[in-house]
Amino acid sequence: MVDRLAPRGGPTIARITITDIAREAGLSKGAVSYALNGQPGVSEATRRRVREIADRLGWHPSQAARSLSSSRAEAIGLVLGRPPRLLALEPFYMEFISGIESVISRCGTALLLHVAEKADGECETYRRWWAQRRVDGVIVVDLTAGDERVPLIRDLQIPAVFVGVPTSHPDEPQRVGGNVCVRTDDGVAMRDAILYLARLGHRRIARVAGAPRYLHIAARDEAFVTTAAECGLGDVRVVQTDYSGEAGARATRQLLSAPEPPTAIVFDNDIMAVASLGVAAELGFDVPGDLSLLAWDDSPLCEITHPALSAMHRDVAALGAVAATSLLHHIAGGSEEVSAVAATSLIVRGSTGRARM
Amino acid sequence: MVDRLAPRGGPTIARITITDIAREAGLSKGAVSYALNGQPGVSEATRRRVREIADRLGWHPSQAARSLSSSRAEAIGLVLGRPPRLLALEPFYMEFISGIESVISRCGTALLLHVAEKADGECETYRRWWAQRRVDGVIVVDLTAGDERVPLIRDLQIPAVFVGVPTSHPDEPQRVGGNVCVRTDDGVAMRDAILYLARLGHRRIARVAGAPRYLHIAARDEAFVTTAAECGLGDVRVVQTDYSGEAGARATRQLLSAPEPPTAIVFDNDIMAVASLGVAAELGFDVPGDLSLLAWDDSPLCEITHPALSAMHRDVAALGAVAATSLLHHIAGGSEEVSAVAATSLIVRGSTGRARM
DNA sequence: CTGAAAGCGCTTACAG
DNA sequence: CTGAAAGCGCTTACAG
Repeated sequence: MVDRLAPRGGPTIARITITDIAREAGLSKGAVSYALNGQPGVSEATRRRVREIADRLGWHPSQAARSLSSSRAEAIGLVLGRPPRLLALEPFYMEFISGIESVISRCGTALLLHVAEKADGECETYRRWWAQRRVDGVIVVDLTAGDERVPLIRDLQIPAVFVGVPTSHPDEPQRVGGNVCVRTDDGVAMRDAILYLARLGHRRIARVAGAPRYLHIAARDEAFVTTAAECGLGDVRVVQTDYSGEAGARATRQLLSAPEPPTAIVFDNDIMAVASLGVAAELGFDVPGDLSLLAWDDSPLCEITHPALSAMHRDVAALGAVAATSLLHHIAGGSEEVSAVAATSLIVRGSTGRARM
Repeated sequence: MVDRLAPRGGPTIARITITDIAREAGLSKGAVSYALNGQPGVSEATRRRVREIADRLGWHPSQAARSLSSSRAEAIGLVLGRPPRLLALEPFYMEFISGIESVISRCGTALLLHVAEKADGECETYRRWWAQRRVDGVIVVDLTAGDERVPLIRDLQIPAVFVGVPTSHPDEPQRVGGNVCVRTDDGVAMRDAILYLARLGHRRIARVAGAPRYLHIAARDEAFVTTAAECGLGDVRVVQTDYSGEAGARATRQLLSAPEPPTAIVFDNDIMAVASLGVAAELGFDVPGDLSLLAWDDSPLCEITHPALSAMHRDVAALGAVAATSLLHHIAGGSEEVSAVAATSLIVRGSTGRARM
């Protein structure tokens, strides 16, 4: 075995290659490759022997060589185009990633993660990753109306899975360029939330929302208005925020200071709902006596406040797992299809109750 | 240009290679490579012409080919070996990642992320990544006493940066196999915290802690005890937890139910401190009148509670950036060195005050 | 300053 | 069932 020089001058362990295995087994490299990859053309006995030699020598395929000849990176990409502070605060992203991981790590596929600082950095990353064939496909989250990533990915023909296309947009599958979608049920869930509050007697329900340019937020907005109308609720207010606790507190203060304050508020994350608890107390509103609060995307944080926060809950890790499974399937040439919806359910805790008559 | 067949049967855009550029420019592939990589051996005029043709053709190097010949993956790896739920809840990890990203994305290096479900999965991942040359180096966090990753990485000779080796362990640099360390000042910071509370007149200070097997937690534990003794504080209690809000609440309840409850509690994360607020209120302790609470690793969550939580703050993104810079330097063959400490500072908010006499 | 060639470590038709 | 060979798209000594 030749001892090559390490880049930094010291001796290093020479890489074991299929050439070493072939020599040891008295076979050609081709035969070894077939044996190792479970391809036909090798006897079972030979295959076993090769496997055993490979294990003994501690062989692992060079990803670069494998990728170069097979045109497969065996990696998928995820770009997160939100401010780092938001990413850190929302449990969603890490939970989603762990769901992806649980699927892809099983089959030796790696995850490339990029946190895009600038908005256009995201498209640039897709472009570069694909041009360099660093990834075999991508998972796209936080879709917006007229999302520029959609035509880019279509034109580049990157296998992709779009996550969070709400079911209330029946024309979405076309809009995402024939690629796979993992839909979410934001509209349906919002309807459930409003019906629940209406049943408790609430007539003035407000919503402290995220940016409506995101499709899933728009779906919630729409369902909020529609369902409120359906229930005959007149006073429907939506306050837009940047998801920060501060913005949530400000929105709550504004809503509760109005002449006819709402008796229930639905938030688009957990932090804002927590912040609103403090504001409510400060302004003398008893929760849930005077005011019901409902958080969205339940998290352990919702369990530790006083009162604990009722919240809309979904299995985000499962959502990530479904997205990864769909993408792997898509990359492998599976037919394009829309995956099942991840169901959101209402968890009732102490922050919601009957409206005071 | 030959139109190759796509894996799934449809026509695809043929990849632009340096062969195309060479043909277009009337040069050899070698000359093109030199021109594109800024190597000497090509005239400035030629270099410019080649660059221009490459841009016009939309050429990007194949990462696989480049890696195969240069033995550089142009990627670094990060394995997170904590339960997904914890990873999602602690802003630390995503902030740390965004700090890494801010450095590596600048030079075209990618980040491979793995969320290890099982403990030994972490070592297996390092082993595989390195054997496949998927990464040029790794960043290691959450070091423990007798960490099995340390000898593994030393034996495999993986370039690595170990983050969070506390400065109170002066023998650590040796223990991490001559690799680069980014140290943290957990011991010093704990000392600052205790001195601050002691100056406010607190004599019974308790600590609601994470697992002491982590070096940074052990450093806090040690400094906690040492500084308390130095200040002549007798009653020093430490309750271990799993970082969950529930555990924090339980620990607080236990501490406050004792015959002589502490007048100040220091927590190892923000969630537990938030949970303790509720418990304190429930048990009739006024914060900060009867009880001072101090969170560790400040986060926006600490700002929105009532009262807002005083907390130990550090720039986690900067920590990630330093780690990434050190690793890139290390990979490039820079001399091994211990990087600067990331300083932790005390942010005083409403949850800490003078001890009631 | 430039060209022709070998090599990185695999995969994959193509002959035997 | 197996071997010899070409090829993936780069980089890098080595000649000219």
